[in-house]
Amino acid sequence: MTMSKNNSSDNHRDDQSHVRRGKLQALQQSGYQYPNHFKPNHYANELHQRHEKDTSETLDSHRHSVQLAGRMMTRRLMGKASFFNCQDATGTIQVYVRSNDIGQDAYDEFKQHDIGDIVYIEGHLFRTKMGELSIYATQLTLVVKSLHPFPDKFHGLNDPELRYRQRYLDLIVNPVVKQVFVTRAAVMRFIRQFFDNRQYVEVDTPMMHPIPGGAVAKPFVTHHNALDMPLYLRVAPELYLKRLVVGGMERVYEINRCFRNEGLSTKHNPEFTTIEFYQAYANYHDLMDLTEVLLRELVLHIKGHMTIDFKGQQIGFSEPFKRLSVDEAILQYNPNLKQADLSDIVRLKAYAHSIGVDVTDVVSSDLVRMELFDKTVEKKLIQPTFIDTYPTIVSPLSKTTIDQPDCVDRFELFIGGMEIANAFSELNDPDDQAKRFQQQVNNRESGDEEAMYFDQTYITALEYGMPPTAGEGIGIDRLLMLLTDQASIRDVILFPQLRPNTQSD
RNA sequence: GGGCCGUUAGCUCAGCUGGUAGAGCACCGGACUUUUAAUCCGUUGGUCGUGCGUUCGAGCCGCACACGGCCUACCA
Repeated sequence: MTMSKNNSSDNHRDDQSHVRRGKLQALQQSGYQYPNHFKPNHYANELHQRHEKDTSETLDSHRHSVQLAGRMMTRRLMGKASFFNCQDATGTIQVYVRSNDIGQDAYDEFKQHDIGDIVYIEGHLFRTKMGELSIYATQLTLVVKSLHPFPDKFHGLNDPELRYRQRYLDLIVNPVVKQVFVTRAAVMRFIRQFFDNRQYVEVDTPMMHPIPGGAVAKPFVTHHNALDMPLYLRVAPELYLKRLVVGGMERVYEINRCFRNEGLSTKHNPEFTTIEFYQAYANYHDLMDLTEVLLRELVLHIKGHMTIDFKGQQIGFSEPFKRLSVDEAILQYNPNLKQADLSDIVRLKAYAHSIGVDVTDVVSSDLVRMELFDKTVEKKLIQPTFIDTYPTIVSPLSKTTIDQPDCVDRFELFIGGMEIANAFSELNDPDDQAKRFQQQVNNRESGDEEAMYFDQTYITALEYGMPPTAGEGIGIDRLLMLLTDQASIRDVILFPQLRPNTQSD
């Protein structure tokens, strides 16, 4: 850390950071050296839980001795005795400090401490007049001086920009934030267990791809100096995971980041976390069933019941998930459309135009239907809903439905108006896959920046023979949004992408 | 990328019709030995996001830019 920031505040005697630095200097002059020998052996929440039922008399007679360390958050100084709240990794516990008990010098020193300082406390438990479990301090030591003023003790930190840029402050003063990320860890752990229990092997495949593939998306490009070649941050692990299936790893999964060089929104961060999993000798119907079991068990495990509240709506997981084809969904949410209209591009386009959906450059009825689906159906699919029977043209890695070459064995799962999962029976006909890649290359040449590249090494792998396989990707961040009722993906990602700001950080 | 909104003290926010900025918390000083948004008394603290313009005069009006939020577009 440089001192530059402090220089500008030297002019102001009472600048809070300056005052705190002055206190630190005084401490250092009397020998303070950022000590690291304190060993707290209790946590705030553990104490609250263990002694929830203990009365004042019980606590006084047992005199439970405790050692605790944490951040001093609110202080109530009353002359020769004080209370403050000490916040550690688990929660907050109140501490009572009396000059009689810790000594006048130590008490004077305590009065110099500031909100945000990290302290070590020894003492014993007691209950206050108001009945609050607290620590009666017999010793109190400053461990780390905090050099910046803290956010308002009551209003906290509201400004989203500050919350994301200084997430550590957000975590300190907004308890729900920490809860979201603890839940995130629990979700990851549960999902791993779920697949481990089903004989899946967790693998790590490259994050840097010589040929970006596995999804229709714009990649980030970087350059490897020693190899002198471009590398692409992966948009999906799909093609590598399927190589592993070819190699005989018949059940694999990977939980990791994907990167897409596209717009940001409440549902999109440039890097996001997915689980992708592949299972040989399974088809997309098997994965629908598996997904339903996974989500039902996950919701139960995380929430303790089968319902979640998301943006004021109740979403239920106990009933079987709805299953609709793309066309059925379009008809259901567009009552003015008839079945016969769906294959008539002129009537489709006229209808799209009439409801303000721009399809002027769209050339096939399949694509118009997907556009209509995206614009009129997706955000209305609040309850868990599987959508299947996707057109082949938008699914270059999916197996076509037998005897129906225009559509593929694929589904997507929508919950809370968001796409949560995408799955299909994998295309394992290498010649068909080569044709689909070629189509993507043609799209790219006619200006589609998101179209896929031709990946001959993947075709070669398929030529060795991939067992019939079904694969699926689930967006972990969006799942977290649902489980923690957060409206923005930035609130389930610790450090969401922001533009750099010269003022803070 | 487009539209709308926001940016005022460390934090949370007021600021009227254009007339040199206020509150609460925090901070600093004082009182106070069971408080808990502690209380009481007295202070301190501002390049009003940045720049240009209009005006006798701009936190307020206009333009440009920066950052953020929401909606939209694309994806998961």
